Formats: sequence, structure tokens, C-alpha cells
Amino acid sequence: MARPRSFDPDEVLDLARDVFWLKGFQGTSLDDITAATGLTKPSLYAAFGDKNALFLKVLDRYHAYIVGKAERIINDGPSAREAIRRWLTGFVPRCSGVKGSRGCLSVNTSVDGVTEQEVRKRIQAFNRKLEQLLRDRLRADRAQFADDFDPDAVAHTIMAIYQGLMVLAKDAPEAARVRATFDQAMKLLS
Amino acid sequence: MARPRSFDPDEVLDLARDVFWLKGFQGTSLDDITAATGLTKPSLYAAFGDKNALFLKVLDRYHAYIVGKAERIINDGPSAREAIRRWLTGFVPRCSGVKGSRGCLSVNTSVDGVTEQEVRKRIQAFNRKLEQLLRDRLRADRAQFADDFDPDAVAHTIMAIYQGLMVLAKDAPEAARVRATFDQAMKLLS
DNA sequence: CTCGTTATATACTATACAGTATATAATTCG
DNA sequence: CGAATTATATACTGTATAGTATATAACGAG
Repeated sequence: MARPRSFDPDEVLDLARDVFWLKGFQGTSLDDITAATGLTKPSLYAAFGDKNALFLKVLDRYHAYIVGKAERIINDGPSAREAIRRWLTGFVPRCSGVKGSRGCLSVNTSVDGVTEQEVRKRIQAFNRKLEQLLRDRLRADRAQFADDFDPDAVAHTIMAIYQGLMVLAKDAPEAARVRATFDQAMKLLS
Repeated sequence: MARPRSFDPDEVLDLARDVFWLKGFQGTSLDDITAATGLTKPSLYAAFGDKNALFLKVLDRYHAYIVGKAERIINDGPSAREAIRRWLTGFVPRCSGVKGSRGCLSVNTSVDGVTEQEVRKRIQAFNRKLEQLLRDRLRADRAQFADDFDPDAVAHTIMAIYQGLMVLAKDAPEAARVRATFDQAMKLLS
């Protein structure tokens, strides 16, 4: 055939993701990306298209990872309560200062002022998907909750707490505070 | 003395705020601001300094407004429960699609990837201040809650829900969903 | 009215940036 | 080996942008 590429596209997407995550889409220049990945601009363009297209690929990959993990944890847990508790607990490092304070790429992008329609669509689909996982699991185990339990409202509230803690992650709070907040969220599951 | 300025600084700050709010700090150009305000760049610089300084003034003004309103509502309500319910209810238009879907300028800026230390400091102070108002009010009326009620954790959780709904506001949800989420938050106050 | 002072308008500069044209290197297939 | 093909490197282009220099307009004090 011809000259093979000298890089693994997925690795490059992960490196680009870290830059976008840290600096935001609007705050990231192509030179930032070339510096982080070692690729030249023509290589970037040949492999991923322009800045928007690259970012969409990064975002899709990020979303797929989070959703995949959520599907496994939320669907496989022994009960809705325990499954959701486990899922939330996994975010403690991200929401506290332990794992940097970048928060969530999707949340960051959501409020970045990016007007691109495709970006909005995917974030919306991501939010819908996560909330649906929660809602479906809560509905499935509905018998375990009180009569006035509202799976839809609780699922949405958990989403709000999740996203809110991702914003507050920027302040690098202590892990104990994050855990205490998730404990409060769990009080809604009864 | 000399030629008086032809504009009201506070009005200009409000117009600039709307641009930053919509497009983000990094996504806003000075030309966007001059277009929105009708001022020329030299006038902007003379009155407010450079883009960073202007933004800090905008942010301070925004924060002062929100905090001022929160102080009144949260401290004056007949009970902690009722006060916080009223305060949250006031955000329904902002958090649903009713009043645009810009969310909260402070939340947007928090995750914008802006590295400026001053910006971070003010957002942190703003978050602390709001949470403190909630916490103090909850502590003051502590007798009205159950024995295991934890004012600090609940205050932080309400903050998370507030910020989370400001993120989800970008998806322009229905007002009923927002109200249902605040209702869930109120369940933590018992 | 005239002068001093401060605001505004126009036009400019330097730089950063997204994206590309052209040249060169590496690989496979014949 | 050589030709075809695809990747990479270098260097460039055009534009948007933050910030400014210079000129002019509007006001108050005397």
C-alpha cells in the first residue's frame, strides 16, 4: 500500500482530549494539540479533519467510555440502590481534588459557549442516556422503594448532583465532602 | 472639568455581561463587546481596563447581585425550609428554557478553562458565600429537623443541585422538571 | 470666548491562529 | 530495484484579535 501512520489514532485522541479538557474547546489552539501529541497539523487534518471534527471525535470517545462504564455498573449491581451507590462512588476522585480538578469534559463543554449544533446534540444525547440508565434501573426495582417514590424525579436529581459536583470539582474539594454529598443523594432512594 | 462620558458604566457592564454569558470569556472578542455596547475600544479600555479587568468587573457585579438577593431571601424567610424553597423557586425560569438557556455566568466561567487566578478566587468566594448562607440558616433552625440532620452536608448538596441544574439549563428543560428536582432537594430538609 | 482636560473616533500594529501548498520521506506492490 | 501511494515536515497565507497611537470632539472653568 503506502506509508503507514506513525501513531495510534486512539492514543492521539486521548492526548487531545486532555488538552481540551484542561483548556476548553475555545481555549485550545491547534498548536496546543500538536505540542501535546507530537503530530504536525497536516497529519492531524488528514487523520481527523478540522478542529471541530477532531473535537467531536474526542467527545464521542469520552462519552462512549463514561456511558459504557455506567451501563455495566448500573445494570449489573445487585439492587438499584447498591448499583447507583457504586456508580456514584466511582466519581469521588474526579469530583474531589484527588485526580486533578478538570471536572467532566462534557459538563465543561456544555457551558463553554460553543454554538456548534453537533456538540450540543451529543451532550444532550449523553445526558439523556445516563439519566435513562438511572431511571430504568430505579423503575425496575421500584418495589423496593416507598409508595410515593418518583423514579423520574430522582433520576433527574441524581443527574443534577452529578453535574453539580463536576462543576464544584474545579474548587478541588475534599473527598469527604463529595462522599457526604453522595450520601445525601442516596437518601432520596428510599 | 472636562468632557463627560456618554454612557452609564453599570449599563455597559450589564451589556458586556450578556455577551460573556452567552459566548463565554474565551469565546468573546472585544469587537463583540463594542458591537453590543456601542462603545469604542479606547473608551472601554479607559473605563474598565483590558479584557480581563473588564470581565472581573462584570463577574463581581453579577456575583453581588446573586448574593444580595440570596441574602435577603434566605435570611428573611419564616423558616429555613420555606426560605430555601423560595430561593430555589426563583431559579426555575433560569434553569428551564423559559429565560433563555445561558445557565449561570459563574458556573459557565468556572469550567471555561480560564486560568486567571483572580477569576478562580472570586468564583470560589461566591460558592463559599452561598453555601454559608444556606448552612447558617439551616443551623439556626436546626431544631426543626430530625436528629440525624446534617446542615453542612445538606447545604453542600443544595449547592450541587443548584449548579447542576444550571448546567442542565443548557438543554432547556421544561419548568416542571426543574420544579420536581427542587422538590426532591426539599426532601433533604426534614 | 478660550484654554485645559477628558472622552471618543479612526486607523493602525503585532501577534496568534486555523487551515493549506509544496516538498520530502517511508512503505507496499510489481 | 522502481513506481505508486500515503504520511509527514516545513513553510506559508489570510484573518481575527487584543491592544494602542494619533487625531478630534465635547465639556467646564476662568
